[in-house]
Amino acid sequence: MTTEPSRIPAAEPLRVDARNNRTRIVEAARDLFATQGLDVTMTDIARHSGVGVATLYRRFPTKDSLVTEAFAEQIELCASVVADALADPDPWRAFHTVLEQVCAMQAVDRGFTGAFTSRFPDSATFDQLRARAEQGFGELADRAKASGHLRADFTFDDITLLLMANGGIVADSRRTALAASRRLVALMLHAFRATGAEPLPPAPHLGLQHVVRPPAAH
Amino acid sequence: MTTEPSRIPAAEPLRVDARNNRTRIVEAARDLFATQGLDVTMTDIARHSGVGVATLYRRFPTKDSLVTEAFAEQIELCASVVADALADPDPWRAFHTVLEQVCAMQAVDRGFTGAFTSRFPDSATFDQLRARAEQGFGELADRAKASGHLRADFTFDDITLLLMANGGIVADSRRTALAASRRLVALMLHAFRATGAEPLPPAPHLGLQHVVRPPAAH
DNA sequence: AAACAAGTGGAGGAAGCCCTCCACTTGTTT
DNA sequence: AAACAAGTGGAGGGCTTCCTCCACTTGTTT
Repeated sequence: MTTEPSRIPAAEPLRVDARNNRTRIVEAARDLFATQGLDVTMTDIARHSGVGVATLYRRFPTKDSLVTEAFAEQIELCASVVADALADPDPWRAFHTVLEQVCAMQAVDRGFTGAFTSRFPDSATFDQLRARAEQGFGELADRAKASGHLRADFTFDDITLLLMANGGIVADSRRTALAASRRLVALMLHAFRATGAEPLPPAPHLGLQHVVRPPAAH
Repeated sequence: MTTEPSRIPAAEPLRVDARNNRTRIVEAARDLFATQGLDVTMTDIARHSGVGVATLYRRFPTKDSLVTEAFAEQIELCASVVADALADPDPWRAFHTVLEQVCAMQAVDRGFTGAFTSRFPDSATFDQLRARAEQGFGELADRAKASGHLRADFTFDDITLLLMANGGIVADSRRTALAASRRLVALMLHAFRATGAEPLPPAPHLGLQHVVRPPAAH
């Protein structure tokens, strides 16, 4: 019976200075995670937000919780990209648009992959949104296949494969990383098309949880 | 004027027990690097070789030097794969065989990418072999393009792109990782072929030094 | 404006990493 | 077999990381 319209955070009123600090912390975290990856130290984030570490820890009791909060927007954006695509009447356009957009997000944000693959025991929302995205990907692939645009031997794991591969792209400038990612996606989509395709080696049995870079998080 | 037939290591005679320990260390290191990546601790490597850390450090004054030694075989194998391909009269077969083999090596060994991208200030051999491999890749690509099998808008950076992408593949079993890598390479090679190719987005200007996973090494 | 809960910063604890030191053991040489 | 250099193991130094503690400050309430 909270008065809050959506979201969960409400909880406690929070003093105005505290609220400002919290905002600055999340902004700094997003910035640093995006440009340097999830390995930035808590001290660094604190310094960039102009607060002490204690303040940071008072608001986010663990680094994971900060990561979760920092990427909440991103995963919602992700989910909406999938939702939009599901509303698109053109199956092939929907399919390639989703992959292009998600891969672009991944390429531009160095923390993206790590954030989405590390475990977040506290955040059910996260897992839930991810599961829905996964389901949406499958649906889009099925439609594209049914429409004859996507090769018949395409499997869901090929999406995982592309996301893993795209996660391997790192460059020192965001622009370069994005360009590289775009080219990779274009090449892969070309290969995914149902043109006179020679047979592929059997699809590996993966699952979305494999989109993981072990040393990245934590 | 050493009596040693090839290699460099000779240097000091080394007592037999020490020689055995050294061998065991390198074997353990190779094993652990391959299965767990470059992040395994020196203590771990020492324990797995049945020696104390001091022994390890006496033989390899720094972790980097151990990595270098552990991957010496691999880079030579790499170089010979390139050399073999350069001797192949069929340009397309040479081209795809090289990429398949190198990517397979990378997929099977979790430390591979990190080892080849971190700096090894002491080992000129390493950089030299890498440079030669780079040159060989370029030559093979040129030949494949000249023969009309490789699309005209292919650039050297596309090789880098594939290696980065392939480096993103991680799975908990070696078999799975290899299967995934094989499929990725097959898809990419399909896209590289000179069949009625629609234009690609412009190639990113990379360079082989970008095949890097920042948090991996050291 | 007084009073108090809420908020704050920085020192430092616990753990993990690479690497060093040194008293002890062991292979090798004469 | 005696003597000695070479080799060894494990404690711990220095650093970095995440996170906690507590004396102090500040916004808010009556």
